[in-house]
Amino acid sequence: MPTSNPTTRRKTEQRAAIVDALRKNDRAMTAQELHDLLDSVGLATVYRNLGRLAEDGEIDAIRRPNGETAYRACTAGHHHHLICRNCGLVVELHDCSLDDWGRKIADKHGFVGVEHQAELLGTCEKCANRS
Amino acid sequence: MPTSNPTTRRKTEQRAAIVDALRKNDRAMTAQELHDLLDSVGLATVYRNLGRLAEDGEIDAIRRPNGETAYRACTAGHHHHLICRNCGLVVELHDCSLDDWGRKIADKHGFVGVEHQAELLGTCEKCANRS
DNA sequence: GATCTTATTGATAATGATTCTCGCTTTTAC
DNA sequence: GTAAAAGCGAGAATCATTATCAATAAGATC
Ligand SMILES: [Mn+2]
Ligand SMILES: [Mn+2]
Ligand SMILES: [Zn+2]
Ligand SMILES: [Zn+2]
Repeated sequence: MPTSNPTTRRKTEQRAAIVDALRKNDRAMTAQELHDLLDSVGLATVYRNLGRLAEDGEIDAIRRPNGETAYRACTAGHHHHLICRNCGLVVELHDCSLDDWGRKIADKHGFVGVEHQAELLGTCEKCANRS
Repeated sequence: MPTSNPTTRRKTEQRAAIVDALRKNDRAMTAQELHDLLDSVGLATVYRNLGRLAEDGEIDAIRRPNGETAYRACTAGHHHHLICRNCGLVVELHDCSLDDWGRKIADKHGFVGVEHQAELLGTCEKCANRS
């Protein structure tokens, strides 16, 4: 078995820089983008911290259509995303009415432990106005 | 610019074999899985045809949590998927009540051209019964 | 403050899915 | 039949992500 997974998290300026960069941005950012921005932080470190922060629920992972994973410093609690497919702007949607929908369908088909995943893709006002 | 993209599609036994394999399976399959199954069809050919078939709307692409893309011969029309996270069984959900939800939220935030994407992940009856 | 333990870092190699190359084969129109 | 072009496939190339591992630094203990 590999080295046991530490439960304690130390404070490092690298992680602080990553969280800070995410907090200052409305868009979701990939590890590569963050590494370009914070050229003092190694690429592997960016990946590691993004993974852990997402694991700890401190940031959200967003899968882009091309397969890359981007991350965003969202507020707490279950929510969904409305994403501009042009500029990447992300709006958090905290009013989720999909639990009923999922539960009903799950029951009908005999599924248990169902969770839903949903996103809205569109063009934001700013991007639409300069087309 | 690269070679212009052909609009005409020729009939080949490779593509037929791929579609046939998908039609015979309730689960979604990756290119690798299909290549293992149909060892007479080259891997690049599997990828090429899956991409085109999805482009043409003849099959559905399903993104797995780990990032791989799997494909399934679904019936026509807009629908969502209820997927067993253990055995991969896929149930098509053709009763979609999410358009209203999406449109309403889009309007509220000034987004246009919004489309939704949603999936349900759970454990199917069969898998739940033998835990 | 010195010292020790070990989480963390980062340059680099490795992985793995997907895409590209390019010469050969097959489909299909004439 | 012939020929133009789509399709094929073995292998090389991409590219995002992960694994290595020696060096560093955070936090605990004295
Ligand atoms: Mn929800
Ligand atoms: Mn729908
Ligand atoms: Zn925008
Ligand atoms: Zn199942």
